[in-house]
Amino acid sequence: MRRAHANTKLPDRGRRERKKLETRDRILQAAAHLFSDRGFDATTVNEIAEAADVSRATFFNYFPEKSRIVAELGDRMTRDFLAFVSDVHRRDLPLAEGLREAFGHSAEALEQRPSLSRALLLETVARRDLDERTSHLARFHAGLGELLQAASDRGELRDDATPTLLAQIIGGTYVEILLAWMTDPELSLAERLDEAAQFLASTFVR
Amino acid sequence: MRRAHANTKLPDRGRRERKKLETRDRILQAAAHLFSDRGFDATTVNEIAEAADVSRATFFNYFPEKSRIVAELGDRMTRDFLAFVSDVHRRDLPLAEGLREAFGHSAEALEQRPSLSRALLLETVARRDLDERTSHLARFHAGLGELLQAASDRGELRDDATPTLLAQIIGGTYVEILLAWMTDPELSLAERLDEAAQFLASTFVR
DNA sequence: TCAGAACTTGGACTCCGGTCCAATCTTGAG
DNA sequence: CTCAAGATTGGACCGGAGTCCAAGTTCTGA
Repeated sequence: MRRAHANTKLPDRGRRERKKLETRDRILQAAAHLFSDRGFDATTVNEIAEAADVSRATFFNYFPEKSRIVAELGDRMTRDFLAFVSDVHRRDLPLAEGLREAFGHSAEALEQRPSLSRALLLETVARRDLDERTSHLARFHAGLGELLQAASDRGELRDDATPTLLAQIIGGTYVEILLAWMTDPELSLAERLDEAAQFLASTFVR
Repeated sequence: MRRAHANTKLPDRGRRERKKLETRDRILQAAAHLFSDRGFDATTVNEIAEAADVSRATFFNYFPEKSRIVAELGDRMTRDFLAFVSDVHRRDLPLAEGLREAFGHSAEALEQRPSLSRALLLETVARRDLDERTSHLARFHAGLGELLQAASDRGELRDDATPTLLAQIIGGTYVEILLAWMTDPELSLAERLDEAAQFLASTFVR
């Protein structure tokens, strides 16, 4: 069965497009493994290309800079987090619950693949490129903003705190705990985050 | 008048030592200016050496890596901050006052030389090198810890929060506000920090 | 089936951070 | 004044990121 002769441009040109996605993904996965083994700096583009079974030139075709890879991986994490937050939001939980669930979800994802997470966090949370860092941050904050706005609409919050400040407090604390976990993977990320979520929520509620 | 013929080794061997310090400082200053103009990555070691009027080789004599410069500059900022905190501590102010003063002092220092501060913050607060990032963090937290401990001793704090968590909340919020300021230098750092300090202190007090 | 578009590849090239070293200049001390 | 220890220098060298391009391969649409 042939595709209808649409004169509308097909965004998916079949096998071609599919292969591109596959290749892109292979590179990402290969890089993720290498980064989590040896770290970002100690992994060369050649090695990534090798592991993904493409040429160096092709690598740069997909990712104009090595660091774009890590940006993309970080993006995926953030997307996942935001999707979860949206879900929490939809369920209209009290702030305390919502925050705990969101943090808990995040902790779970991070603890699943600690070494990869650590590599990623170093390159996203502690990312040196300011623009990426903040666009990332902005999306994260937007997610938190949803929760806070909802809580505010329900009249849960103290009046003396702006949503912006609250988002900064929550976001900052989150990052700080992640950093602590990175340096001492012994301590349970989930516990720390949960403790923080509870405490924070309790201080914001009127 | 000659120096006594001490067989104890003199740590300061006169002009030699002094010149070294001067050179070190010249390099630091030159780098600071260049970083704040063009950013860290866009500044080459050659340019720094040139501006400091030393050879490339000498540069590497003083700073084995380009990034060590920024670490040192960051260190100086932190030292200054900690000294101030110690002072606050000595005056035994209530937490709210102490925090506001400390944040205020910091804001002042940062806003004095915004472009340099931004360059520095990118490389220290948002530093990619985990070890440096956290040793830095640790000292910062130690400083906050002083304040918190004192407040705790005076019985000012809620009992349900550990000092560690409080330090993480305060530190995280601080960093987050700095980042916001970096992306939008229009907004007043001092105001934001002050607002945050007041709010945070008020939530921690029993 | 086939032409052309889209993708891949190897290889040459530039730039920068970082290392090494032998030659030279500066300084402290007898 | 002398000279050895210490500091500075230029220049050669390496490895990795990123650019460019011409030639080869794979896919699509007709």
